[in-house]
Amino acid sequence: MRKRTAVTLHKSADLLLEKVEKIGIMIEQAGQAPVPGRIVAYLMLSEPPYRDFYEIQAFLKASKSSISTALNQLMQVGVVNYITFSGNRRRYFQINTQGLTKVIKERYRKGQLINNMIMETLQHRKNSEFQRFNRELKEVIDFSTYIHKGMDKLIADWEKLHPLS
Amino acid sequence: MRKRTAVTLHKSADLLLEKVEKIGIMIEQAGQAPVPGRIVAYLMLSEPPYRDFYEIQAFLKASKSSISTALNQLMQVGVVNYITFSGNRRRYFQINTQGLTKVIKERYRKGQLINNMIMETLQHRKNSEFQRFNRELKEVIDFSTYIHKGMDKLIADWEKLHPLS
DNA sequence: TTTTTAGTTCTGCAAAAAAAGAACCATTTT
DNA sequence: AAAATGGTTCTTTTTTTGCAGAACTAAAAA
Repeated sequence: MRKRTAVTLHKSADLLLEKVEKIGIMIEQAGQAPVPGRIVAYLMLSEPPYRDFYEIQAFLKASKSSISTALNQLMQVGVVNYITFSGNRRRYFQINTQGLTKVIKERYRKGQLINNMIMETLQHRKNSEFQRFNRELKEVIDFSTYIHKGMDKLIADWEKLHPLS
Repeated sequence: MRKRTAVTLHKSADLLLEKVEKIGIMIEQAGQAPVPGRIVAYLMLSEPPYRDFYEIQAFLKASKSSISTALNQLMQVGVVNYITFSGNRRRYFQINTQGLTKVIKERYRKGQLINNMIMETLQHRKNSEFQRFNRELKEVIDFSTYIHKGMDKLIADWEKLHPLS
């Protein structure tokens, strides 16, 4: 009986760790370093969805400095938050879903940068002999501009419908 | 007279180099290493818009190995291409605008990955005590799904209007 | 057949990024 | 007032990435 419980607990903690790794890698691929990625993954999956500094550190087996730096960075970006409970000095970190939504929006908006870049090149090439290439570049810009404008509208429409997010 | 021409030439090559650096940095920020970024920038700005291996190397003052590796990588990704001229053994590298458009599309589509990730976490949390957090995650997914679907439609509509790009 | 050309591939090094360690500091608790 | 807590900050170590150098290769030219 005791053994079985222990095994079960072990198995589920292990499973959680595996999931944290997996989701963590996805977050890495979105441009975060491993430790911040794992922190976000852990906070997303954890029950309860808030954890204090030492719980996070113990779960991820990372150093205090890494955890501290990562948490502060994530709070800076806006995807992590904390809550407190009175009579308790620790801060409980959690995912800030509003911040997450904002980050997703920003990511989409970044497409505009490529657009600007190609426009600059086309400006530079305006007297080029190679108008065929210029026309092709123009097409890329047209597509990219179309997408970008469409997306801004999508976001604006959403915001109209969902005022506070 | 000779001096002035030399100065003029020098100045314009210099200006080009400056622009290549600037555009190159923009491309770096989209996730490329410096040398590949500069190659793309150079091919975008260059007149003619195609250059052989040694021209690229000379312009960027990088090693053959860096240029070779970077060009192959860029061809792999699809943003660079080459053409040949008969009676000439060299390959002339150029921007593949179709490939570039495709890469831009793919980038936008990658938003879906975040979406999938959050869906997985929500699946994991389905029996959670903390339904408030689950609802918040659901909202993030709803937004992200909305954007993603909207974008797929934008792309599909564009493709209907522009069959071959 | 030898040499040249147009790259490629492998090894190593330097710079940058990520993480760890440890000293430190402000509150809080004892 | 002393010790403990909950971190932070600075320095060092480790890992990863990007690039260069040089030896190499397949095809073409001489």
